[in-house]
Amino acid sequence: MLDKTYRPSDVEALHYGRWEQSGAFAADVASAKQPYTIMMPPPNVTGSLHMGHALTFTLQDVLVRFHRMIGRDALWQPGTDHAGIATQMVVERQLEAKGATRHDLGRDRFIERVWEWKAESGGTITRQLRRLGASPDWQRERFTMDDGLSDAVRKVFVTLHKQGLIYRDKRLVNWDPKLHTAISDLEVEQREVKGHMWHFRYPVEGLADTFITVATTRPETMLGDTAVAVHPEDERYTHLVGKMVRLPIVGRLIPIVADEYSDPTKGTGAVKITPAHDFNDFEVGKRHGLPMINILDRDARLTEDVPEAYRGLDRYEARKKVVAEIESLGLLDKIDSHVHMVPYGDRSGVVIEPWLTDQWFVDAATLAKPAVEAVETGRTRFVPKHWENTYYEWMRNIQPWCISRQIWWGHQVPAWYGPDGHVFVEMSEDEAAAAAAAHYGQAVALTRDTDVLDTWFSSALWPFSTLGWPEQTPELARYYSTDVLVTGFDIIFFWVARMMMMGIHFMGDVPFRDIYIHALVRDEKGQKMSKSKGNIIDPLDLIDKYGCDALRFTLSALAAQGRDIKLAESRVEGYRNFATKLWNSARFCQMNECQPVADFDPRTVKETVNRWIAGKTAEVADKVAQALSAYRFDAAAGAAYQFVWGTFCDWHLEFAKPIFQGSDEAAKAETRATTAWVLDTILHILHPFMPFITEELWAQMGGRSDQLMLRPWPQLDGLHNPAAEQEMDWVVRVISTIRAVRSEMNVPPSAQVELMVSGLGEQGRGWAGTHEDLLLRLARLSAIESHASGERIAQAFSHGAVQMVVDGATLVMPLAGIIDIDKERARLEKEAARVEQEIGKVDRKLSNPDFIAKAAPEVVEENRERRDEWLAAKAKLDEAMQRLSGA
RNA sequence: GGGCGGUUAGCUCAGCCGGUAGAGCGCCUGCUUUACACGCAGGAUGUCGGCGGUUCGAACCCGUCACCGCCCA
Repeated sequence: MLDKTYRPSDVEALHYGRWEQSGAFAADVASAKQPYTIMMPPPNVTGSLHMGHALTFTLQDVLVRFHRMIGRDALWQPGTDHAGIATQMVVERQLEAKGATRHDLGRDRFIERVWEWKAESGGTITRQLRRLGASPDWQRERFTMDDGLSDAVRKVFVTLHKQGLIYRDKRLVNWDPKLHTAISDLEVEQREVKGHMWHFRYPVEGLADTFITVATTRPETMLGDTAVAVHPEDERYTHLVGKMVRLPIVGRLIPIVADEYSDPTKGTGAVKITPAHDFNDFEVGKRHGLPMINILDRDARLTEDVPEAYRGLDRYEARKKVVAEIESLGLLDKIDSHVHMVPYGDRSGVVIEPWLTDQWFVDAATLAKPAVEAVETGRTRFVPKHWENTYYEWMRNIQPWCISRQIWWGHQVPAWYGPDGHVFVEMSEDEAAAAAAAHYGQAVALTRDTDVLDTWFSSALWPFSTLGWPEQTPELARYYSTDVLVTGFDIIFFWVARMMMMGIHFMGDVPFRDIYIHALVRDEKGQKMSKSKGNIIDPLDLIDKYGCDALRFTLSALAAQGRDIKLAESRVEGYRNFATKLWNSARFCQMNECQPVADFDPRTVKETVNRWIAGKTAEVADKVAQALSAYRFDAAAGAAYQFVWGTFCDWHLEFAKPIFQGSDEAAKAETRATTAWVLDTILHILHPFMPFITEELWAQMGGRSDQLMLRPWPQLDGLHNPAAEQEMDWVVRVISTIRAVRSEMNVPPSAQVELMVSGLGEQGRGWAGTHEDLLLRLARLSAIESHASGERIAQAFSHGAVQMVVDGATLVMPLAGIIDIDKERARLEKEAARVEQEIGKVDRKLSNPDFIAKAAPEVVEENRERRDEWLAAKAKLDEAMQRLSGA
């Protein structure tokens, strides 16, 4: 016998262990089934499970489990990425605690240390994924630094280099002066900062008392100025273009150039140009052939290329000093408060410097073209569709992708330099040596490029590198391209776009046919969860408190397309209650001997109740499947919830009670079998969302040893039964009406009352007869007279009675001594008023000739029928009120 | 400045192809009805953001404005 409540912690680990050990998660490359593939977005190996993970992996698991059940060979490919900067920082912090730096260890030892760290601590998130019930093929788990995946990285690098799509260039990059590495545009966070706008007067050479005033938010960069720019059509400055300015403090002569970059409406209309330290100025500098003076070093301290007093100063110290000196020179025009955007490194949190260095770049613009086309032509489809705009926007304005990083943890760039700096990009040192020997005509010593590649470079290959590429494996042939990528919009740029580019370029086909973009999980007030706000909800806490299934169901039910998820704990509690409800319904089945019957065929049941619930069951199985196929997780969860609680528990089990307690053994047996079958079907339908409780009930209910998770999705054709539905709907209507009136008239639930019915057709009388036990019990009646004479009703009335109208029939409930005539009249009047309002609405439509002429005929007909029904109800209510007056 | 999304019950949100406005939570009333109080039964609550348009008919389509949120510059 089941316990009174479901205790998740008792069974979750048990079932998970069984699934995993039995190989239930495994894909089968030799299978005859159609494959279904999802690439798990690899979480950072440093990561631990947060709510965003819980959502994305729940949705992926729901899809994977569902597709397994509908007969697909599902591959959910798991793994983690090496998170270059983040991981290196973790290990460096450990060293720092011991007073050491990575330089003390040296590169090789340091990398060993990182691997050691990974072996000890890198499995956190995959362990946590197991607690979430995730069912990826763990045997195939990959890591972006695995040998195979590293081969893929080298192969891609070498190939793209030979194709001219990867190149080395001296450009401005985003330099992180704390981490001492370049980072990509995407790793830079623009933050709004309250700063100042300093206005400096630069003296124009050769014109006494003539100054040109420039405005800047970064005074210290003036030490590297190589020009002043004005707009070509700005008449205020036309006469100065071509003249020189004597740069204060430095003393350098720099030109005044005309360039459209300068905005005449902003500031003074003249801008200082520092080509080595600003992206826009860099472009201006290139257009005018200006020198680029690098005044900052890797720590963002001033270099030797500035006046002596400034050398070695930190950028902010230098700023103060520059402003002070300009002021003392009488060249400070004014200082305005100014709010502007400042770039910060998302990992280090320090202000990023545009810095001129040699880096490796990917020609992203070229790779982006076919990737854009793939979405335009629908080969890859975004769900919801509007996210394709975000994708297009980024892809059509894409910049060269800086892929080199000046850190140690990651894939080292496969490039070797000869003595003269000539570069050899090859798969291995041997191949590079061979290439160098051929180039120089003799063997030479080579030095390898010390940079490593951006982590996203290897992640971009994930959909095929995990399947064995560059080897032509059976997995690669079978599972590429994948069915769907499930992810958040925040990494459309980082990852989705790059996988599209690499997948198409190297595999000749898109990496995924659908891209389902889900929402962000926020707190219940709609705030983004963050450590600093302290509003983080830990999914593992929720699992401990309410069970994994409750959390999964909550996230699924809230995953409406195109909307963020505001997660309130009360929702999780509510779905925990749902799990308990399901549990108790199973307990009820158990108590009433509803044993699954082998080869039970729901098409053969005879009782209306059973034909009805069979039809409803088929309907919900179909609804859930349809919704999941369309990524409507909320609709799928909602339909299942509604059916289990609102139909199965609230009605079917209640209908079954009188049968179970009755004497019709055939009906009893059939209802038991049907009820057991419905419960089984429910377990199947809920399994993708609530794998644990369903697996547990599956095991407990039939003494079966097979695993629910590997069973087929219910295929229920030919069960739709409109006649049974009409009949049971009527029963529900009668019961609900009586219950409502009893409640309103304050008839105590314990009081059993007689019911007299008049105006019931032959069909209705048949129904009333068939379901008499049911009506008696659920409406708490003592007897039903389904063909009451006017006399009987009049007699009942003389003692006080309440009247109800259901369809065309009048229900009379004698309530001698209880009935309050005034209250009853008020109730009937209110009801009549509501009905009249409805009649009015329909009348207005039907009296409109345009409606009759133009609306769809079936709509007109529907309104006519509706009007007739309301009119009949109104007539009955009028009669009832008359009777009441006469009573 | 450009783009995207949102505005429906007290709260959180559904609402498909335009045709009777819904759910969960909360609230109120009653209930030891032998599966379940993590429950049962019943109930109240709406200017579908404003304005204009298309239409026989608009929460839904179009235009416009307002406010909120996000992304990009």
